[in-house]
Amino acid sequence: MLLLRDLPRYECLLEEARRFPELDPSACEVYLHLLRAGDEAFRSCGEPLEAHGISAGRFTVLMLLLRKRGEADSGALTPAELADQAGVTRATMTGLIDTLERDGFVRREPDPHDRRMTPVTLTPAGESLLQGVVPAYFQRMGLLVAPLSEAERRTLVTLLSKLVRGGETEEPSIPFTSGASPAPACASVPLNSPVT
Amino acid sequence: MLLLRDLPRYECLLEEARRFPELDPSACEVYLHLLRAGDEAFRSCGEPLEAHGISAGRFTVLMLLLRKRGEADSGALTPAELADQAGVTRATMTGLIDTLERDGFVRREPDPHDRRMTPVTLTPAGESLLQGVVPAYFQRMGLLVAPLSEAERRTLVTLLSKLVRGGETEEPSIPFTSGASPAPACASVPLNSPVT
DNA sequence: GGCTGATGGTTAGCTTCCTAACGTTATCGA
DNA sequence: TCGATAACGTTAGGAAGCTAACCATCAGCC
Repeated sequence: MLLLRDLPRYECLLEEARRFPELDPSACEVYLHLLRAGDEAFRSCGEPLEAHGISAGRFTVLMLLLRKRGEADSGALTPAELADQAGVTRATMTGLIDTLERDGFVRREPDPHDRRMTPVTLTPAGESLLQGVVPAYFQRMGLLVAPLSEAERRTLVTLLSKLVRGGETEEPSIPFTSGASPAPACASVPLNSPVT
Repeated sequence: MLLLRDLPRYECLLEEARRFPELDPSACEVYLHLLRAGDEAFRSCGEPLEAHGISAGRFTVLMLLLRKRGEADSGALTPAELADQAGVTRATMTGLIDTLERDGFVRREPDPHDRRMTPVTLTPAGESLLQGVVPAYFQRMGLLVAPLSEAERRTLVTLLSKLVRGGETEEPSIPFTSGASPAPACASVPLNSPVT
């Protein structure tokens, strides 16, 4: 991901707008701030991971397997499931699993019932790696958001949701209302990934 | 950049928090929404670029050169200047310029005064490429931010700035106040880049 | 004037993502 | 039952980042 080092000031945007009539200065300012903040957040929370010699992609895989272990007996996920939940292609997941298996953090064992599949499980080494990394990861996340009050956090989440939904006018999201959860399938463990 | 397909619900975060005491649910929710929105924005605005067969990195270089042309006679920037302003390393910039020159969008011509340098300029082909791409790019940007009112945009920018500044408590930023601009060196043309 | 150091650009090698194509295995319909 | 279809995982090749190392050139200091 590449990002301009310094964000343009509003006055500069106005100046550019004269040259490009399609440019909406306030939209552009939102866009640039969004990208910068996303990049900053991703980079910041990625640091503790890098310090332990693990990339964001590998961390995602390990976390998904850890969560699965808490749910099911086998604790296994197929590469296709992992790719789908992590948001990468199956080809990319093959590469991630390759290196994780080489380093001893996960294990592939063929499925006896369907020989097309090769479920993946977390090894003790992988689990102990997570034990060491996860606290620092979440602490960094808390530090990042620390400047915002709870009310500001709610506002920010609402605005970001509105942006992503693209004005579809669905349910107003009402996050942070713990009562009366519809409790459908929960998406997942908090993971990462960059703007980029 | 890889991102979980579906963001976790707040209730799920609370559940995860029980397993990881370091997890601050509201911080985590902000983090995930931020990454998702940044990714969405980058991807969305990148589409018009890809449609014209140009990547975000190359677009950045061309825009920087276009802006320079509007400022100085030569309209040239050195690879080091380009790398600095685009936020990539000089090695990466070498690769970008290589392909852009191969495709005829920029030209390298040695500096007669300092033979270490090889300033880069935009060719007519590069300029006409931009003519075709830029309107769609800015239109998409406007569409992305369309769901937000002007007041909401101000709020969002303020909150994102607060996050990035890390609570340094500098000037409250007051964007969108067009009067009395300090008018220092303007940063640049709006460009892109992902969370990633 | 000739080292020393700083600067500019490139190269080489690595990572992580992608798409496209492939071989294997399961499933389902005629 | 057997051929078509679909799904799983992998491989091959390419794009765009990065760091580290490398020469060429300039500037400054004895």
